[in-house]
Amino acid sequence: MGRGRPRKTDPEQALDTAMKVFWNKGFEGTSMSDLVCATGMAKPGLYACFGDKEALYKKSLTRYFDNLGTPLLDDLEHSTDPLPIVVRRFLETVAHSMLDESCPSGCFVVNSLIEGASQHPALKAIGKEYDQRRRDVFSQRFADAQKNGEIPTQVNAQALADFFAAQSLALGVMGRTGTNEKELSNFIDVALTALPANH
Amino acid sequence: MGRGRPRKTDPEQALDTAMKVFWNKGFEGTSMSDLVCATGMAKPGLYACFGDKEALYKKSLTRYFDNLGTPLLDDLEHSTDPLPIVVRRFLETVAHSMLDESCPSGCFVVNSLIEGASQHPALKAIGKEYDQRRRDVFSQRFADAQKNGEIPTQVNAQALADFFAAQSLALGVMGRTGTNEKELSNFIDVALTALPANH
DNA sequence: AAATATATATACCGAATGGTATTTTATCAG
DNA sequence: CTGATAAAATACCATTCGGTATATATATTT
Repeated sequence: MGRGRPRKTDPEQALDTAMKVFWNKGFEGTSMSDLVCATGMAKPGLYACFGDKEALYKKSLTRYFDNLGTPLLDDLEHSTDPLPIVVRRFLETVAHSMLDESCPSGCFVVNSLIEGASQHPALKAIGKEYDQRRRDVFSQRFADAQKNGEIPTQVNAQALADFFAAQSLALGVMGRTGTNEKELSNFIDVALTALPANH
Repeated sequence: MGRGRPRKTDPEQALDTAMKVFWNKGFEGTSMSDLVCATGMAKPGLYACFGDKEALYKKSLTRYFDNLGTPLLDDLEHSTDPLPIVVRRFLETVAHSMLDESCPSGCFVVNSLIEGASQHPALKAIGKEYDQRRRDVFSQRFADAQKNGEIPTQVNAQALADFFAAQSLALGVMGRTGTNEKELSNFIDVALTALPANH
């Protein structure tokens, strides 16, 4: 086993905790003291494990996306379900995560895009990377759908993909302000009427 | 005229400037020193004119909404144009304000909702008030439209109104991340396909 | 010109910030 | 038991924060 004094807190668990704090309170709104209290790790321990505050924020956002974003995008990319089914599942999963009782703080990526836009180019950059990844998967899936005849050839598949990708931005803001489940559900129902069926 | 030493800076102009700084950098991201530099007013002058930082932020957000939000909602409420025309105009005006070169910082209300959600209940409250006002006007306009036969009786007018009101949230996030004019335009085109015509 | 009123400029305050150096404690290897 | 190692705990640092007290400058009023 290790040679020195044993860890009081598992770093992976500390990162999960830090993620929720940053997610909820933002970068500027979170102090290192907040993180010390929440994680149980002492301040020098945090710096030794994760680097400075910005590095810890980046790792938190990456953890968030690995947990929630990547599985969502994998399903969107690889599921053989019909397009309306898979798009609905995507939006409903996003909406469901907005109601997560353990951290009802909207979408961490959206929060990062908003807060990092002006002052923290590094944070904006990583947020935009994840935002772009989502958009790319939507674009690819909708282009395939048009080739497969799931949507009519005369519609602009790229615009349609961008539209549905952007709906998760609206859901993110709504989730942050406490919109309830029924309203989120209605929102998704209306959004899906913009998806043209091929018949 | 006034009795003492004349003002170096017009408070109204200072408020306009402070609004743009808060809009761009957020509440936590803006220091009083930033505001001193931007407005040209000395720090005690800012406190004498506007109160503390939170009061100045509130006045800035109010100024923003009076300038941009209120005229938009007035048009939505009172215009006799057909519903698709007036909804399109609403969204296009929002999109246009996202491209404003003087302050391309998204929507100040959306930014406030995101940032204020966790730490600053007072800021969240005023943001939600404006958000609610927008939703109320949409609801009323769509309810009227359904009575007037502009939209079919069998659709859920309330859900439709909430959906279009929420599209400005998505536009706000897109505007903050630098989405270009063509993408915003395509987004609006797709969104409007969710508005059922009555024929 | 003297007194008054109002705004500016400067200096300052305690508290909190991000970050680090130092000391103490707990484990394992010999 | 002893010495080495690694983490924890504490104290500390310079800077910046929001906010204010004090002093100075510029105008009007009498």
